[in-house]
Amino acid sequence: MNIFLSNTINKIDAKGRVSIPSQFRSVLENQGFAGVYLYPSFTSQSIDGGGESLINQIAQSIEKMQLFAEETDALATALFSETYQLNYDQDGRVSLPESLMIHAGLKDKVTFAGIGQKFQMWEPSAFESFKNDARVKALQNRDLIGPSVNFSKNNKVKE
Amino acid sequence: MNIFLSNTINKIDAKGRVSIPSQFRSVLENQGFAGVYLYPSFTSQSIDGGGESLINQIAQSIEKMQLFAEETDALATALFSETYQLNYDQDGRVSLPESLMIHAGLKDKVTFAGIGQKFQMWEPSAFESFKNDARVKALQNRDLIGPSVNFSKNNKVKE
DNA sequence: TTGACTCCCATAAAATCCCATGATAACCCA
DNA sequence: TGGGTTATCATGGGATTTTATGGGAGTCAA
Repeated sequence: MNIFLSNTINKIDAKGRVSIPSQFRSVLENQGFAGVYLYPSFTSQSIDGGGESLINQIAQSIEKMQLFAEETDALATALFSETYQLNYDQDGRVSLPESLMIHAGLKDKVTFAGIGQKFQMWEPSAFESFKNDARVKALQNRDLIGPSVNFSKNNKVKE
Repeated sequence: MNIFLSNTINKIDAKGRVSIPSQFRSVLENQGFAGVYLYPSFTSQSIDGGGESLINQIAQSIEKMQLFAEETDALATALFSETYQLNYDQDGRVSLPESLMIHAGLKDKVTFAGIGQKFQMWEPSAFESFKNDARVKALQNRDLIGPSVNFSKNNKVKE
C-alpha cells in the first residue's frame, strides 16, 4: 500500500509507547525508512504524521513559495523545529514527545486516522467529533471530488 | 471484463469473512492488485467498493488541494479515514471491519451489486427496496441515456 | 543512582493460510 | 443431444502467523 487509510485506536502504555498500526508501517517502509515524522497540526488539536515523502513534499512547497529569506526561514522554523523524527523499534512502537502529547491532549489512547498522504493522531473522542464535522464539510465540497464518488445532491441513479 | 456488473448474495461466515464474487475479483485484478477498497456510502446505508482506479481518482482530486488547508484535512479525513484496503486471501475472501458492517446493517448475508466503475454492498432486503426505487428513477431519467438502451415499460430492465 | 530509552521475550486475540467439501457451471465427446 | 467428466466457486473449519501489548533486563548519560 502507498497511502494511509482507515483508522484504529491504539493504547499508550505505562512507558509512553504506542504501536504504529502495521498497515501504516508498511506505507512508511515503502517510502524508505522504518520511522515516522510527527509535528503538531496547524489547524487542529492533533498530530500530523508521515514518512519521507511527506517531509520532502513540505520542503518543496516551502521552496516554491519564493518568499523573502526571512519569511521562508520563519516558516521553516515554525514547521521543522516542532517536527520529530522517530524510529520505531522492532515491535513497531515509538514513544511520543511530551509536547506532542500535550498539543493533542493525549492520555492513554490514541486514534490513528489515515488521510492519504499523511495520517493524524487524535485523542479518540476528539477525533469522533472532528470526523462528524468533516463528513458534513465533505458533503458541502462534494463538487471538488471526482464523479465516481457518490456525492450527488439528488441521489441520481446514474453514477 | 473491466466494469462491475450484476449482483449476487454471499454469506458472511462465523469468522466475519465474505467471498468477493469471482467476476468482481477479475475486474479488480485487472486494475493492479488482489484487493478491494471499501468505504461507507455518503448517501445510503451501503458500502461502496472498488479497486485501484477508484481510489486513485479520489486521491488525485485531493492531492490537487493545498497541503495545509483546513478544508483539505476535513475532506481527506471524511474520505480516507473510513476507507479500508482489504487484500483478499487466496480463496477470495475478506473480513469486513465492524464499522462498515454497522453502517450497512449487515448480519450474515450481503448483496454485491455491480454499478459500473464501482460496486456496492447491501443488506439483502435493503437492496431489494433500493433497487425498486432505482428502477423507477431510471425510467424517469431514461432520456439521459443513449437511444440504444431499451427502457420501455413492457420491456423490463435486464438484471 | 535515577530516569529515559533500548532490546528482548511472553501472551492473547485477531487475521491469514491451507485444505476439505458440496454445489453449480463449463466442457467434452460419443 | 445428452450424459458424464472437469473446473470453478462459495463455504466450513483447523492450523499457523501476525499484531498489539505487557513487562523484564541492559545501556547510556546526567
